[in-house]
Amino acid sequence: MEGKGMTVHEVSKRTGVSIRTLQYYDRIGLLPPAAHTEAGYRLYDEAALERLQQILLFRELEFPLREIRAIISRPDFDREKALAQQIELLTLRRDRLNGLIRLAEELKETGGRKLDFKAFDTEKMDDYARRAKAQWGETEAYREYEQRSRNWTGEDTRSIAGEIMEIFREFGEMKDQAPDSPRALAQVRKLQDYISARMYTCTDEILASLGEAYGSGGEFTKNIDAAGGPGAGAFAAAAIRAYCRKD
Amino acid sequence: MEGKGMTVHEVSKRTGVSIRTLQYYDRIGLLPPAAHTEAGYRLYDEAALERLQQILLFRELEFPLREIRAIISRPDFDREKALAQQIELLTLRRDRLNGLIRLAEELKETGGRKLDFKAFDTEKMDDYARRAKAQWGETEAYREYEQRSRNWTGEDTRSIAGEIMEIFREFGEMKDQAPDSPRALAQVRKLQDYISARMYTCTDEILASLGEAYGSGGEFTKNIDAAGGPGAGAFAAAAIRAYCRKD
DNA sequence: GTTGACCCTTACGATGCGTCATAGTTTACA
DNA sequence: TGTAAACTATGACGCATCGTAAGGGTCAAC
Repeated sequence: MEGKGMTVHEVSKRTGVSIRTLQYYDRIGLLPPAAHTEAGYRLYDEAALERLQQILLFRELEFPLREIRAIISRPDFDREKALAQQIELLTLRRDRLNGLIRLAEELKETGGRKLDFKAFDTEKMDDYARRAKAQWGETEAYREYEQRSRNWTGEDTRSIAGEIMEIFREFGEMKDQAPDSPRALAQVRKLQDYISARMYTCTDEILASLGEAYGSGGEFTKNIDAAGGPGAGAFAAAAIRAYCRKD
Repeated sequence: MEGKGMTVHEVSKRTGVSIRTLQYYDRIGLLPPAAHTEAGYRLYDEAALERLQQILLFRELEFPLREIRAIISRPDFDREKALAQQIELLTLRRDRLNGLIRLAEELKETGGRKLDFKAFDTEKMDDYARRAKAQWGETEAYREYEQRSRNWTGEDTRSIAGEIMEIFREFGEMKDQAPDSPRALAQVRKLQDYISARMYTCTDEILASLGEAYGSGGEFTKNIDAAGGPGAGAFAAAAIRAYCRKD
């Protein structure tokens, strides 16, 4: 049953997230299912569960869902950095709770005549959260992306993801040619144009750093290889390097 | 400035609660100000701040505001019991956060290949919260009260509180007479009828236990004495005892 | 082929405020 | 004494995040 993907019901049982929530997360493009049956049933795979886990961590910290979507969908999402920040934020929260517990205990003992509102304060948390968000959104391109993606539906994100995967599939098809062959360079330009058209203005500089990520052997490489076959990520990276060097 | 009551702005600065929130809490009858200026400005006193503190503790635990209102407005609200439960709930929350922190750390170290949704689970918390709420709402009269008060506005609660205080004021006026004098007994009946009409069906049994609370020297006594003069609470308690014994 | 357990979409509702808009009030100071 | 600045009020609208119900397909089993 896991080989073919889990239905909403199964995901709900495994994760505790309600079916309605899964449907909603699909609609807003936060967690699109891996596939659909012919009848339109949503089917989720393990990767979706990982993504859901990430989402839940952000949600725990009361990030708006749209921001979560923007953060974890960005082309250079750094999971480890995000986790480090989440740990920090969760810890601040725990400490604040400890303060509240202490306050409640004092109130209980003294009969409640004490007034203290500092314990409720969320300044430190908010501060850190603001700084963290600032880090994620520090580039101009990303702010542009956030703006543009504000009103996207699940359909939008899904179609964009599909188009990009298609581009990578095409990279895979030409991976026996030279990375600086005209066809490969044209394909790089196609990628750049598509990103600029649908996501954010993709300068050569940004393109170069995307290329880095694609060839680094991490998740990006994995995903691209899944679409274009083994080596597609490395090939795309090489083509992008060539494109940025000479064109 | 505290002698005459604080404005929304001052309360907001002292507590961190926004002005808009204070206005809203007034509108829904959760935190009515102690007084108003002629121009209609809200004026809060220290007692209101204590109530606000209580409210914030409940809110921290994500109790719906209407429930908070129902709980802390009920005629036999036990602050100490509430605090004990809040401590317990806050502790459960803290422990859950610790679990999430541990999960995030593992994810960070292992590269995120682990799937664990038990850490997000809120079952224990919800369980305890449900039991706690059950305790607060365990009597038939209270459930009725909750039902009836669902759609009250701030105006409703304020007018009811005012009417009841008026009744206690009248108790205070007759406190040099015997507690079983016809006037006093009639006044008790007036109280019982008013509560039955506007809050919940006030049986003799409930009335008797309310009388206990009024004469116990606690907050109720204090509040009643504030309306009817020193000794008004004790007098009302005695009258209620007389009424329940013979009528 | 019917039952029962699933699934879909659409639409409406509720909570807890933020955010104007519009207008009256109070305070400080020139 | 006037007036600007800072405060207050109410009311309307908006918003995120789902719950809930309505109305209706899908699928496995018996």
